Amino acid sequence: MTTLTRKQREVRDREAQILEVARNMLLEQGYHGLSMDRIAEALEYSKGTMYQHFSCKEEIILALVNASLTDRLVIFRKAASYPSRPRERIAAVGVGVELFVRLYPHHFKLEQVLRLSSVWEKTSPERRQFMHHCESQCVGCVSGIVRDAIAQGDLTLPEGVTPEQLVFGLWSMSFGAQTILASSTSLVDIGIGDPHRALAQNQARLLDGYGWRPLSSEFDYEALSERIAREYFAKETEQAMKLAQKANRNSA
Amino acid sequence: MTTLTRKQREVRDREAQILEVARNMLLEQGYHGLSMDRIAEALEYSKGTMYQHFSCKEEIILALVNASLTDRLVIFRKAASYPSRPRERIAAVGVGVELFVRLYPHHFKLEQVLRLSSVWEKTSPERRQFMHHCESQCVGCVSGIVRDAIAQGDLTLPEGVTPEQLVFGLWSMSFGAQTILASSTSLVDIGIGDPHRALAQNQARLLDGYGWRPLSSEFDYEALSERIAREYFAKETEQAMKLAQKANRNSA
DNA sequence: ACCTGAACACCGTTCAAGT
DNA sequence: ACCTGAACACCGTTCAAGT
Repeated sequence: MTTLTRKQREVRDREAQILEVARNMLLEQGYHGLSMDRIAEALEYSKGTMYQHFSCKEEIILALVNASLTDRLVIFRKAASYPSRPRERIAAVGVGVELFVRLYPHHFKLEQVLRLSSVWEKTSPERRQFMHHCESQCVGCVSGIVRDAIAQGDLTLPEGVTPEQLVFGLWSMSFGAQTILASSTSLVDIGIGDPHRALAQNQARLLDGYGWRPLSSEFDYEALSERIAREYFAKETEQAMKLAQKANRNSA
Repeated sequence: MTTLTRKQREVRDREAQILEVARNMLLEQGYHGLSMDRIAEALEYSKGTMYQHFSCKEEIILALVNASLTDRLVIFRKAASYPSRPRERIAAVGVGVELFVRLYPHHFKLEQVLRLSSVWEKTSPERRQFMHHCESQCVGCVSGIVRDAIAQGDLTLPEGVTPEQLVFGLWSMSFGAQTILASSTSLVDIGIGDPHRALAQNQARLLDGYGWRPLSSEFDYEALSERIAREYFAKETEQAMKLAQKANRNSA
């Protein structure tokens, strides 16, 4: 009979179960702690059954990344729709990224693993394509804002510079900062007390460097970002707060 | 007697042999291709002997990172000593980083692996400290240039912004761009034809955003960077060219 | 048709036995 | 004192045998 109830559980989406267990394992024990053996054990499935859902371990990792990227795209689209001047919409994207990082603390760890060539090369073209789709949609969101700014006269790009290059600048800075932040090297040592704030300010200075108006000297983007988080992303901010409280309780 | 000649080889620094084999394995076959078994086999040592030099696999990775970071520090120091105005010295650091990436193509792959928490946590405090020393020296090189710029009046940082925060901006953008570049996701897809050039321009715009003079609109930093590579870093540039030719021959 | 778990080929790491 | 390789506990993956 215990077999029966277990079978009933199995019927309900097993794939989601596998992904959830895998996500928690990665979050709590890192890449080395994530193993097919232990996922199967935790879910009381045989190892063989895992391979009916995912052809290899790396596919699970990519599936998890795709799941969070899908949610990230929703956030990006909402941010890009913030009804204001283009540079304020970019600030909204920045707020969105920070919320995403706080809501999906496992995502950057997963992306680090996925970017190892030996992991990436084992993934299937189908899932890779889905990931590229999400990524190019996110880039498209932001480059769309850049184009709007140009159309409205807030920004004039120098000859030879494409909107995508500017997006690459924002992306690489954000990605680099988040990766440095997620990995163990302490930033406090070298004198960065509030890395999120430092990132936001550096991003703003990059846009200033391209002459995107209103410049950060003409407008208080820090206050705007706080307002966007509190009002426009109220639901997401509240969720992030709850998650932080739970994490605090666990560590205490 | 064959045993004797092998022993003679063993006497000469075995540690360096292990590191060289490991570096090539990682470069050619990725993280999954790097194993204690295969290093021992390639060098005709027993597995046990490996553990007299390195207490675990992760220590080899960190030792490799420390070796390339040591060389990177030499490049940073040379770049920071470029006899010119501070912003031109920053450009020299940019050239240095690009040369480093080309001369040590394995470094960013290694750093990606090392930043996985499950890898980092297994490393020894001694080697970690060495790595932190190299990193903070590199940061110190660049923040020293920032301070010189402030002292000479080329740059005025806004209140509450430290030189380290600016360095963090350059660092995160560079690190993010290199990591995105080193991993498989194609940048060409999203319209970045020459990522190194895009990075250099974005870095320049970040400095422009902080008002660091001469601005990129007032000075041709691209031409300067080419000259620095050709003249100031002549030896390193030549080495990088040779390496690129060898890589081309291997792939052809 | 689906699930199982033994089996295989590999890992990293240890350590008793050799020299 | 140093080196060896068998042994151990774990991997990811496969597949013949069951239901």
